Amino acid sequence: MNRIRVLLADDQHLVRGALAALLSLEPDIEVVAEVGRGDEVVPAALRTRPEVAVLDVEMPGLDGLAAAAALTRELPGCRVLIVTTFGRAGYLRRAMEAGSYGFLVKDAPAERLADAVRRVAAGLRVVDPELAAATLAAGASPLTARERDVLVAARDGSSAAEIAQRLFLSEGTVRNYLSSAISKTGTRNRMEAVRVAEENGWL
Amino acid sequence: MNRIRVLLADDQHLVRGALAALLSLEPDIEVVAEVGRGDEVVPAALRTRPEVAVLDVEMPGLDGLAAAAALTRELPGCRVLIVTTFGRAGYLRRAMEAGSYGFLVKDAPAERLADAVRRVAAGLRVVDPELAAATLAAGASPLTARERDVLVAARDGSSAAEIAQRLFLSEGTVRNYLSSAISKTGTRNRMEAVRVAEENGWL
DNA sequence: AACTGGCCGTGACGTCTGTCATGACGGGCC
DNA sequence: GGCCCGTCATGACAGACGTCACGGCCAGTT
Repeated sequence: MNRIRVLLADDQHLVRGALAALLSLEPDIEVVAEVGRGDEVVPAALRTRPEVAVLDVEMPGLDGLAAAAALTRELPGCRVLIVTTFGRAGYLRRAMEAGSYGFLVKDAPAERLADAVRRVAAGLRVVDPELAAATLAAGASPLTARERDVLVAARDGSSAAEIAQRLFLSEGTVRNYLSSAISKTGTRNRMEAVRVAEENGWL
Repeated sequence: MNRIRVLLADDQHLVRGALAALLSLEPDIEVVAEVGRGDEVVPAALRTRPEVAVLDVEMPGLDGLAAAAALTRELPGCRVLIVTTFGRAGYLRRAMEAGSYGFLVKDAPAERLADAVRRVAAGLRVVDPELAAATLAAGASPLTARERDVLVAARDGSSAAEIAQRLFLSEGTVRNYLSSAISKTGTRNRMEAVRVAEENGWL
């Protein structure tokens, strides 16, 4: 019986190695590649031809969701399992839109990882049911593209004037977008709006 | 030869299990306890008598640094190795003040973990030299206790009035503390001040 | 005893923020 | 063709924010 070939992507070297050790304990699983950046996923996959790619969301270069989209486009035979620290509703949504087969939160029991890999390899979907419910409840992002841009630019504490300069907008326009983002997130200032939007994976 | 007894604490179950798998690959290391909360560290250690405790910083109940302090007080024979996602200067400082023997960042190479455990077990100190330099450069927190409190309260986007109410202060006093925290962090508003203080581990 | 530094407060000042009304332009939709 | 919606802008306003000067209180130095 052939072992399941797995590619592993996580920016934290220690965690990546540990996950590899965990998966390698399983007799029917083989880790054929390990990468630490999102933009290394596709090249490594083309080289090693894994059946399953286990991707973290937070990675330098390219995030795991974008890497998932690129991978399913370039190598449709390889199925994606997203593994992430944050059970954010928007992440799951984007992961599914990117053609992923599974979505696992990092505080799931350790035994579940190998299980998830097997199911994904078999073409089954793996999703934490609780998280799926939260995603449906949260719905899609209510923000427009520009409102999102402005919130992203506001994340580091920039003033409206600085954001305006960076996005080539007038200061008043920036304030307008911030205002509508604040009302859509049901918050009372930009700081809360950024926090809520981040927690929902809207940024 | 006796194997090194290790206690493992990390709130992310999957990561914890993976680290356990990684350490268990070493013939001279034995994981005798796994916990997911900071306040479970001491009880588990008293039960299982490990020689080394590998603690994550971010944990519910009690953070890893506080757990380290409690552990070295209750069970001085057990040495602490802090393992964390964030290489923040203030973390290292607090870890050392709590009596830890080692400090490892999670994107260190996987091989280094077992090595660090062995060194710590032998009574040697293990610190990323680059991080140590950054800590010395950054120095101790310039914030007073109250400035810190106010910044913590401001983290979620609360207004000055709300912070004042929560901390039983006048609104003007809150603005004064925020102002001095802003000037000490070299920033230009509370949002940047919170960000900088967080990055340096001052909160 | 004088000094320093943290804590807490007040009042005043100018600037930044958040909101609202209003308008122009373009693209999609029935 | 109208209609809605997203984009971009302006002007005005109240309220929040950040700064400064100033005071009183207490604990610990020197």
